[in-house]
Amino acid sequence: MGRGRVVVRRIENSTNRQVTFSKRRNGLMKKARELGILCDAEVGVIVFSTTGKHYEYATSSMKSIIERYNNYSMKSVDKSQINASASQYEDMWQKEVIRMKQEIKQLQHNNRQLMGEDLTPLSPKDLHHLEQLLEMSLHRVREKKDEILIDELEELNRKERCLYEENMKLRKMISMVESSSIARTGIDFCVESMNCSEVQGETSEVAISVPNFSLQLNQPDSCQSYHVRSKSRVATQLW
Amino acid sequence: MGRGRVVVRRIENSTNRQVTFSKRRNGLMKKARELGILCDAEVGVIVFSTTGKHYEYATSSMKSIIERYNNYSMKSVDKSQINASASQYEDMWQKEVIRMKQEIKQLQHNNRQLMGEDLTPLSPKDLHHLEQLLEMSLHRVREKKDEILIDELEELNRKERCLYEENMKLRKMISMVESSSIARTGIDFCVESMNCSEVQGETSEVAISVPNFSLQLNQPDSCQSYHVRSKSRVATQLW
DNA sequence: AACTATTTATAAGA
DNA sequence: TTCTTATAAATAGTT
Repeated sequence: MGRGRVVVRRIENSTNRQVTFSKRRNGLMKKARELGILCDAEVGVIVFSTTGKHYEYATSSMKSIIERYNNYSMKSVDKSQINASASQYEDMWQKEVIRMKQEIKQLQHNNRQLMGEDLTPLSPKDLHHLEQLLEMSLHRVREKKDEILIDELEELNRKERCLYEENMKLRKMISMVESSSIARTGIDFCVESMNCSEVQGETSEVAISVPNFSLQLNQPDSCQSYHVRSKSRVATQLW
Repeated sequence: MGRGRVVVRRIENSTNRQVTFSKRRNGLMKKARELGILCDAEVGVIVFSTTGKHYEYATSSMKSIIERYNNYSMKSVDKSQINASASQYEDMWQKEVIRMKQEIKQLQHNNRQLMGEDLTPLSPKDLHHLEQLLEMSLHRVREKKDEILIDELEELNRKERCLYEENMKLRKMISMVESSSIARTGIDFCVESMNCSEVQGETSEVAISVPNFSLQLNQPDSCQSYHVRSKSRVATQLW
């Protein structure tokens, strides 16, 4: 990968080595991450540079990976020794581990079948049962999703109504201000005082939501239901 | 790197996942080795597959890398306690049990969500993903069921033809026997010899399967929508 | 840090 | 599992 064939041998030029280290280290970490995600594996990578810096990647946490590693390497080496030197407690733990392993295996098997894998050993009757289970499950999931979406929709509708009402209030005020400003002076004072007195109550939500509302106004459909007059431009400009 | 763009997401197809795991694991190990040699670095890689197998690569030894790592990460606090409290092995078993408990918890949680339970903490996006997963799963289950039923149907059809042909033969023979028995003697001998030579082979299975066949025929839907694939399956497994 | 010409890795298919 | 092949990805050398 690159402009020349790579001979796998220590790079003598220090700068090149440094650069290559940086590039390839990133590459390695990326690969490790992908392996973990794509294949649902637990991966840990530790790298020490010549200069002593250390880098790491772990799907879960390096601590847990090292612990798991220690357990496995211990088991593969010491199986004979265990029988020789096992204490009562050790034996208990061991049995528990064996039991849990089976439980995990069973759960994984269930999981896989729920995901439509490893179906070969199943009879048509089993498959029918699984099918019904999945249909029920799918139904529940869809129901939940709809429920959430509908709730959100209602919430948005509510907000929209709020905003609309507020908008109307604001327009009224503005038209009042405009009409009075022709005859008199002191516009600035009037506007400020109104903002403070009547609107303040709902301002916190409004301040965030209004831009969305004005966006809505720009959409042709939404204009019909709102009585938008030429003066509305004045209102949006204010924001 | 391959014939399609890679989306970094868990590969759902179990076989593909397995194959990719094997390939990419090798790739990762190779990269780790090259990084170690080219850049004179110390590299350690640990990988656990979903099935629990573990793989490793280390430039020096995993033990020394882990030790060095522990020094750097300063998490070696526990090390003294291990020897103090329990025996080393006991402690390892215990830790494994704790880890497995978490794994079981996780698997149970997955299982429940696959069965449409405990959906409350999920976002609409999560729910959508789960929905798609279940749809895929359901599709696979149905496909499998259909496949089995079709195979079964074909098998039974075959048997029916066999039986029918056999039946015809037998009738012929009987009529021959009857017509000749009027003129001569020796009927018993003829009938018995025929049973042994041509029919015996399939008799045992036939007796069981025929009733099922008539049952299947009573189901109206089962024939129409299937694209019949001819994979022979052992009929006795199913019933 | 970018840029590419190449090599390398690998997904899909057999 | 292993081989092949088309193609994506990584990266060596360069700017």
